[in-house]
Amino acid sequence: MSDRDQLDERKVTILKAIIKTYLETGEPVGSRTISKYTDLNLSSATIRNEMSDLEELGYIMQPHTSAGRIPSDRGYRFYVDQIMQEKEEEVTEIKDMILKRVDRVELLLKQMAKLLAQNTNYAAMISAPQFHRNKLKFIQLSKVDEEKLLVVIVVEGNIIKNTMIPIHTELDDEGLLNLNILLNNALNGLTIEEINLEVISRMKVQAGPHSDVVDRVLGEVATAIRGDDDDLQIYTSGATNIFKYPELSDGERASKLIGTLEQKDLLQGLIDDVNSSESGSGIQVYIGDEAPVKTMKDCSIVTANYELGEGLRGTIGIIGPKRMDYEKVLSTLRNLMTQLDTILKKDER
Amino acid sequence: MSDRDQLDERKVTILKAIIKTYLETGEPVGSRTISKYTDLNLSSATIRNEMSDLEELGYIMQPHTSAGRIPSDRGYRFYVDQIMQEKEEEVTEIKDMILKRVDRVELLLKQMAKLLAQNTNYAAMISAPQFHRNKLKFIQLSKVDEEKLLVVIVVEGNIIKNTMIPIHTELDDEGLLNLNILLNNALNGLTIEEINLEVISRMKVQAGPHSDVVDRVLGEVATAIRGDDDDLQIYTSGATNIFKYPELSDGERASKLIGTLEQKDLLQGLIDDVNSSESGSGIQVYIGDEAPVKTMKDCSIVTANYELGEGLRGTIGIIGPKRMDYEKVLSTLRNLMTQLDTILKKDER
DNA sequence: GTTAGCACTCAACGTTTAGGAGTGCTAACA
DNA sequence: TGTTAGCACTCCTAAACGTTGAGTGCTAAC
Repeated sequence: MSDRDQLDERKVTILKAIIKTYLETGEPVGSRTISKYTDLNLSSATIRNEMSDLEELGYIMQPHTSAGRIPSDRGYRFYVDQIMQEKEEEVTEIKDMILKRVDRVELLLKQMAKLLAQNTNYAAMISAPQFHRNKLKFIQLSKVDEEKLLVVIVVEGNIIKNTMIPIHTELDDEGLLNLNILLNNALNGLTIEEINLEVISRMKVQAGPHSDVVDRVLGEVATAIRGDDDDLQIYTSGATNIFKYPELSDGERASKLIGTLEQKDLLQGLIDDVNSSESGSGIQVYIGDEAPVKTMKDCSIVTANYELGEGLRGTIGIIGPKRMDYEKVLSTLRNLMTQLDTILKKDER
Repeated sequence: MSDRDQLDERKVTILKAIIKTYLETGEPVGSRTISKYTDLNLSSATIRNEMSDLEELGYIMQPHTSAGRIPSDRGYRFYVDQIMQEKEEEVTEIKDMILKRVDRVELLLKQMAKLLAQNTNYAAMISAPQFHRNKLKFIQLSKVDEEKLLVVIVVEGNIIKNTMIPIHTELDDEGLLNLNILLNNALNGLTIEEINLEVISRMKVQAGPHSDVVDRVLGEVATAIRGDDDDLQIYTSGATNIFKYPELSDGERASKLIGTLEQKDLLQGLIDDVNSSESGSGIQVYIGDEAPVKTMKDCSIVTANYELGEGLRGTIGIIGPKRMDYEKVLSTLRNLMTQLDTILKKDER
């Protein structure tokens, strides 16, 4: 039975009014308030009856007898799915930011997180792109000193990774040059899946005595791309914004929440979940217990996936109280995504 | 007039007892407690007289009449300077961490911050090394595609910086090779100060048509070294530890503190101060108002400078309540520094 | 179906009360 | 002269109490 079946138009109006006022004030909403706030011209008594029904149906609840009503998780869900309509929310400044430095992704991400946190007054998180089906663009080996080789790996979207690997066998400049050419010829333009055993063994044969270097480099390419070197690239900003919302800012809760934001590995679960359940528009809303992170059960989380290049995906998330301004957050995120999209499309070649 | 002149031995004993108990309990210390805690065999009344004196001298104070005494900033200062003696505090795990990956500094730093926070139960911060008098080790230009040049700059201590610069003039592989040789010949082994106008103009002449590239590269070298691309590399950890100390964990204070930890640019002031006032042992203690960051006036901060290579310095800081366990923190830091030192010395060549 | 009316509930807040920890001071003591 | 016992006093804390007001549920009348 769908929500619409349970609720007649009047109930929807009232529910809407309750949620809207609660979003604004953060205080339980009473029947008298609704009676005045709506243009239904109903007495508070009638509203009370309706509210009683709505409570029975699970859309609203009372913090205690003789208090007004507040939305339940289900109420919020209904609001987000059925009632709400997005505003037009512009995120300016983004264009400047991006145009300035497409070449330093992690800086861009940090700034974007900050911007989002400031714009929304909630906490923001953003994960660095995970490059699954992503093409290798360029590899460069350089001899830094007699014993160390610098490996620079550039992936589509201009993500750069460096690592040092030790040199075991003799390696002169010419050999290095050949190795560079070999690696680039063999690997450039390939996705991680396309670097299969065939490609690898062919390379090793060609590399001759330096096949161990090839091995190491491939290892680095793999870890670099899988990104599983316990360096979870997740940036957060505006954690302290949660202090603006009394329902989250008592010691216990605040500590746990901020702790979660700090300890990025917990956020990874969230990101994985987003990626696995992949909704149509790419924007997803988690309300209360719906969130895959238990410490955030008193929060709502809005996530969006962004895409830098082909298969180069990351996740943005806004974390705030359940009574967050969903309209604003959703449209801010949507705006950000389209801006990102158009700008990055232009930048592609 | 020095502290020692003002305080006879008995006063010192009492002051010491007061501070020690307060550090442990966090509660104002009464005269009776001291009378029992010390082996002075004095009645509480006598202690009271002494305490009254100590208060007049500014070493302790009362939160309100008819409460026990708590140390004043001056009292803490006296404790840190004169009374305290460091424990032996081992930070294990560090060796493993460092040996594993000297090549990825920022990861190392993040982990070190985390380790410190966990070991001490306070908040930890750590700034990436600022490379002033530091030698350039290696430069590599590579053509990523037709319009972009990848610049990789390696500095002593294996700090790696990448940037992309656009290509304006025609540049074939041979030209690129020559440019690479030119840059490395001219710049390798030089400190930032040594790259003066003479060096620069000589290079430009040799670079001929590609002097614009040289220009850009030098610019990148400069910003990379100065590190003033608004990417302040300061890592923090354990911010939520402050919730363990009631005197810091009320909404207002906690919010400001965590905000400061999050907004790294405020911490920069602290680091600058540390570097400018450079104490002998390299470890410094800021108590309350002494801290150059106003938002931390209710805290104490213990900082230490670490050194990776020649002139490659960074700062570590522990932020906690004024009643922090100075002995533990100081010795933990000192232990960390010596460990770092010996391990890195070994790694040097 | 709607509404006025009324008794009832309960969090929030201010006041009061009692208790206790700790002080400062005085006077006596060694 | 330094030390100590004794005592009145202060002030925080926590519990107990009363008051207020917002809001409800229910009933009866429209």
